Amino acid sequence: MVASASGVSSATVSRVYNNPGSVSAEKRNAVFKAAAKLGYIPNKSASALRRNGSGIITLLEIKKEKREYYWAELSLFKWFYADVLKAVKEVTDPSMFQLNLATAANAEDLGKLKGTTDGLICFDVDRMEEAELIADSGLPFIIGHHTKNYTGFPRCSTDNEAGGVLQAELLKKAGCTRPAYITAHLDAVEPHRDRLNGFLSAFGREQVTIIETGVGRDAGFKAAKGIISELKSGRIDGIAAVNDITATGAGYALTDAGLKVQTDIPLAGYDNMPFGIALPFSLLSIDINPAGIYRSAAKMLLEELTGKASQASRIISPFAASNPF
Amino acid sequence: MVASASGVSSATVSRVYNNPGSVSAEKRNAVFKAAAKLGYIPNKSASALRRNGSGIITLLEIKKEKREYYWAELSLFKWFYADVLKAVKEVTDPSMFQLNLATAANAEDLGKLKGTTDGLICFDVDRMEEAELIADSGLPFIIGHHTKNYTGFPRCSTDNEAGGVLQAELLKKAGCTRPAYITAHLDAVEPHRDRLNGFLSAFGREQVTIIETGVGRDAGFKAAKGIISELKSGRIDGIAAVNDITATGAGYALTDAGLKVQTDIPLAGYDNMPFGIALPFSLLSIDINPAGIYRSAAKMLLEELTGKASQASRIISPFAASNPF
DNA sequence: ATGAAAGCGCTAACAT
DNA sequence: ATGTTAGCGCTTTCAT
Repeated sequence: MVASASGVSSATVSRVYNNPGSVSAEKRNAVFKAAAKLGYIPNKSASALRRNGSGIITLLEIKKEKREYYWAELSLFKWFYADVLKAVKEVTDPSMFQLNLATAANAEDLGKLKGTTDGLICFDVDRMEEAELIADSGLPFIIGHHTKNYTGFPRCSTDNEAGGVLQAELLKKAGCTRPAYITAHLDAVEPHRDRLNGFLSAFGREQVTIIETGVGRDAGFKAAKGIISELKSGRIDGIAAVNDITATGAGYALTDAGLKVQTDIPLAGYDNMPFGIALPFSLLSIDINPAGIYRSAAKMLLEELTGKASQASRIISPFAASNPF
Repeated sequence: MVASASGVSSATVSRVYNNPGSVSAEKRNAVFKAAAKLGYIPNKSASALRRNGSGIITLLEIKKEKREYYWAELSLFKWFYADVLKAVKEVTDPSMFQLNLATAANAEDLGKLKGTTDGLICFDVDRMEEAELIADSGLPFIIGHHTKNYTGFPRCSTDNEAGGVLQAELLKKAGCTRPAYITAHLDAVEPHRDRLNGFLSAFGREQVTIIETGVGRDAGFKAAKGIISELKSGRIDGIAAVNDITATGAGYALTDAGLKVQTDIPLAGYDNMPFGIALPFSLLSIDINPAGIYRSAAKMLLEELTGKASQASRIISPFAASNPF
């Protein structure tokens, strides 16, 4: 209908939507005008069918086998995922691709996706084996977001080291010069190492008291409890933690000891979790910008699928949380 | 390929997947066997194209215009949405329909969905005008979840009144007989009314001190502050709030006054929000079972779209939160 | 730069 | 209960 209304062939209409440059401006405009008049929206199913692909891009959640520490076991994880989802949709909606969501834990799960999807945006890849598993699927893919060091894979990564620096700056701005840093699982969890390294580079290793006991509220509580006297003497004058929940525990320990969070002792977490509304104190934090990361990832995948040149990797900077809790 | 491998026609293969009952068990099994062997997965695009529909079901988030109180403005809302999404996907994945996500605030937004989707699962409908707007779109739909009283619309609802009763029972079990109930916006927000009514019916209206000042942490704090002397005297011996965040504020007020939450004064919220991990006390709560609600809604819509008989409405019971915070 | 035409995998109407 | 067949809307070769 659009073709006849604009006096061109259906092939030209198709070209207008898929490769506008190959059609003369004159005909292109005629097509757009007719399309607008008729309320024409290209049919994604037909497109996919003819392209002989599924017409579907999958946002793949990589399910982790039981491991020592994994944040997605927190129900709060869902909040993060929802942000990512929205960002990816922003990119896929105007494209010829429909967005699918899936979870996979192993090669078998990935195999099932084979005929069903044209490409993968892989959420929360943080082990080399996962990256390899995905690559082995044979499907086009982009991995995110703790993937900065996975050279050789198309990826979109957060810069945890930069985040550690930002965290340090947050404390410095509050007047801190000799902070404690609470973390854990440094061997197993690369992002934890990166964050710490960034933090140390900004403060100078000698200024920082590293407390490597555990993550979570209770661990944070204990860690801070253990340095109350140093905090009171001023030997330590601020606390950073590898994530918000650990920082929260530290906050309770401070409160318990009669120290006012932020006022007496600046306290910074990481992740910019949304439970601030329920907390009895505010928290400084770092936002890894999940939406930015996966928006980029989606764009990269789309470029690859449509044959446009695309960069192999991209690093997205985190930012200091602008909404104090 | 499946057709020839199993010695039937392609039409029969199609029937096996869309209307298994109309095919003899013998041929049906032959088809399944061949399909498994060949790793056959029906092509949703082709199906949709031929069906002359989009092959897409949309989970529609109803965006509210600025209003006095709306919980989805909380970032915690995303946690809830992620649960719903997962439940709906469980139902749509094995179907011939692909799941889409969209947001709409008005008739224009809905109009844009017209050619793009075959049916709507409408998330978080809580005004009659919204229900009417959706019905006017002409698309098949199911509305959820504060929709119990919207007779005349296909819907899947939570029972807020039953939730109020459950909340009361939670307090009773903790020994409470004369609770305070903190709420607000009773005129504008029907679910708030329903919850209160359920609560009152379980306790008896005379036993309950209703505090209608506001919702949110600060409002909860103030409300509880105002009854500290009654709590200490035993005139009031428990607190319920219309939601968890308000309850949290009340919890801080109790703590502030030297009263131990749950131990001295049982405290119940509503919604089973996931920030318990960060709180310095536990909270009783009611879970409206969002996954259950929208799983049902998706099934109902699918039944309608595929011409199977379907019930017009369904009420899903909430449950007392099994994971104390 | 543009058109003609084939065909992607499926479903539904029709025939048996 | 099952097969035959047309055609959904689009993309892509192949011509021109």
